[in-house]
Amino acid sequence: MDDKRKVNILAGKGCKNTKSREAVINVLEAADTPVSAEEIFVRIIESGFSINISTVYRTLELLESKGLVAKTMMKDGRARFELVRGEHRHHLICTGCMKMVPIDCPIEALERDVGRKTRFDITGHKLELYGICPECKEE
Amino acid sequence: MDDKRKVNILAGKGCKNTKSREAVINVLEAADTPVSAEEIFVRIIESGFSINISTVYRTLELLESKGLVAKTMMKDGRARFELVRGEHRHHLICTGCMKMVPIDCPIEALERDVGRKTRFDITGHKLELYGICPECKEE
DNA sequence: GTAGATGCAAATTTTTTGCATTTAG
DNA sequence: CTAAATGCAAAAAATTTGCATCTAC
Repeated sequence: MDDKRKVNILAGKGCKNTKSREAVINVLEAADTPVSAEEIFVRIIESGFSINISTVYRTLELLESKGLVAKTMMKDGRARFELVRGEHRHHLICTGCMKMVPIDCPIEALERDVGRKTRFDITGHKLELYGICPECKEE
Repeated sequence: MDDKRKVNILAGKGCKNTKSREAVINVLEAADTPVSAEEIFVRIIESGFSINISTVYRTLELLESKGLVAKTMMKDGRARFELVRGEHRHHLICTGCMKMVPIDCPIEALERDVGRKTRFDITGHKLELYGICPECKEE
């Protein structure tokens, strides 16, 4: 079980294994695109659990600090969160409705090159394409 | 003069040519990496001009809606703005201090491919690498 | 003269924090 | 039992908005 694994990673890092954290991780596991803190909160409440929005934020912050979750800021001013899985993901984002579609990453090679030129230690990258999705096109 | 051109584009779209807008455009012209609304505001004030922060936001919103400015959200929760120039720019961003270094774009070809697969109308993309800059490495 | 732009203050929205209380290990 | 986690309410920070006033055209 993947969520079990995540919880164990937390335990291994001196973090307690609570129902709230399990609930947040479950939502992240079930989501196939990045979700906002509010969305996570609502999905947990809808599943019959009780949780506070600040617990959601604190859990996400913890998971990000442990490298288990990636945070991205969107143009609408809200952050989105996604589990860091084996291979990372990039997204095609509809500028009409913010819907996200996963796409493959084409730019592993570039990192080494840029790192050499700029003397940065490259730790990651983000690639996003923007466009109008078929549904928004019809409107 | 480039800023003159921008102002004229505004005029051509039924927008008035004011000192505030000129000041915002001047700051954007002078910046070689994306800047926050607050930074724009401060630079205008420091240059001896008087302007209100909401005028800065309104001007940026206007410029973005006319396609003259690109807005990007950063992980620190603040948006950054940059003039849309002939060729677009991508950035290498230090996760320590948020410093940005321009890099070339390697992914024009990808857009067509993704567009065909997803039936989105691709309107643009964003590529960012993250890392630790030489200065932050020393600390 | 008039539509559009600005300043100001207040409202919104998202995220963070302090502190008293609860709970996992 | 104790450090860590949570809930709640309040604070912060970025951005937006309503409205009276001002200004470019």
